[in-house]
Amino acid sequence: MSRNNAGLSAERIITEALRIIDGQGLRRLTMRRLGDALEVEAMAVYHHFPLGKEALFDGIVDYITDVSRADTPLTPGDPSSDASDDAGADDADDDPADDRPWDDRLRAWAHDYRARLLRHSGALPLLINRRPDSVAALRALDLHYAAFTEAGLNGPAVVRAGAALDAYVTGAVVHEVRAAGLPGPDPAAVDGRFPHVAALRDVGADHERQFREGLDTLLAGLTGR
Amino acid sequence: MSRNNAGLSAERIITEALRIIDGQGLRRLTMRRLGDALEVEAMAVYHHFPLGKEALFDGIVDYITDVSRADTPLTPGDPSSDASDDAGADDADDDPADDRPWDDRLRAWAHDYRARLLRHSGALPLLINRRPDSVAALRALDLHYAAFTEAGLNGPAVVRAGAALDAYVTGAVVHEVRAAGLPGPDPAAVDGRFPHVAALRDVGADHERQFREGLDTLLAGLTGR
DNA sequence: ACCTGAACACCGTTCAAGT
DNA sequence: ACCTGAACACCGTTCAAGT
Repeated sequence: MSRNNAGLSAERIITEALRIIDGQGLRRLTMRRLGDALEVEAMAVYHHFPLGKEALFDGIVDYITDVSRADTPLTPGDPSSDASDDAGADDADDDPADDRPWDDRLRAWAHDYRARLLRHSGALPLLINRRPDSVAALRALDLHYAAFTEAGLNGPAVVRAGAALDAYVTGAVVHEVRAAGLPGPDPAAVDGRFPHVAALRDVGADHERQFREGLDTLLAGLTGR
Repeated sequence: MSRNNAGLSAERIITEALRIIDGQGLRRLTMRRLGDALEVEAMAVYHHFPLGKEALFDGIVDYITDVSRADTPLTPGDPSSDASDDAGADDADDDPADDRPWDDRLRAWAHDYRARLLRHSGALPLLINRRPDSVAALRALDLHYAAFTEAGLNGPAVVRAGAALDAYVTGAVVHEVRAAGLPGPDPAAVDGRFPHVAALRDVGADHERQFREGLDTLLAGLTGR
């Protein structure tokens, strides 16, 4: 057995990095730990990401952003090193020329994207200060612009609508993730000072449903009602 | 001159940490660098934040979240060590019982909060996975719930409206910060593949105006129209 | 081309010690 | 109570070397 040529690839590295983020959190994603998980020396990663960890982060964000790529949820039992997923990667359906109405296309994107952000919510901090100029991001933006144009909007209104849609999904996910910790016993300080919060403390929230309804309202509001 | 008792305080530490974040970025905020900026040994910070850097991050997020506290923009010229801001800190106006109509109160909060997030956009990644259960966050939530109740909403609708408002501001800011890098020469890959993006590439965006209009639309949509 | 192993500068945090 | 200084385990990254 040669100790070289461990079958590393950018795809496999990103997938493993995401598994660590999902399972242990972003702070625990370390080049050395990532190497261990890939059964390789940490420095081997630099051969596929010469610009280092920041470039790896870019790759991770791209991976999550790319709705055309199948996403791997956190697998509890790990079949590990037996790499049966070698060829896989850029099978992007090759654009089957989606013929659904514009609003269905936008809804489908929004729900897919939300699901991916929630599944990898530990990577959310990475998303924030990375510019959305990857191919995956541009593909999504083009999809949005095409749909809103089809809906009858003109130039600046299309751009505004695209911005609003992106902001909506991101904002909803961030809110949901932040609130996720709260249902516990008590926010500690709900004494007499915050009566309205105390009164509404046990009102459950159906995030899924709220997202869907909010999205419908937004789309209606953006394209004349 | 005693080298002890350097006049350190949680407030001063947080302020200095924010200055580093705003000026150099979150990654450059280091306990040692923070110590240097405070003209103190790095380990002195641990006396005010015994739980370490994570607790400091909590403090930073609280500071930004607390709209009732005056915010310090990034000062170019630095009057430095001459601490003339000793007493300052928890002067929160002591609740002057805001008597403006509910929507004006919400608009004021939203614009203030947005401005703070934009001013300290480098700290946005910290906001994301911290639970909004600080006193400052609960005060804001109580303000929202009170306003929406005054607007005529009932139980679950109030909670939904509060969630939507928070998500809106966060989402808008994150979108704006992400897009901030883009107006440059070219997103690199606007060849023939993304015709709609290419066509709308030079449509400028007035974020301030768009935020205001979107907020108005949201408030109208949330409270019967 | 792909990976290893030692090395370097730096990091968060602990702890005993000073005043 | 408040801060220092040395120490420890760990980190990202470089570089020469192996195959």
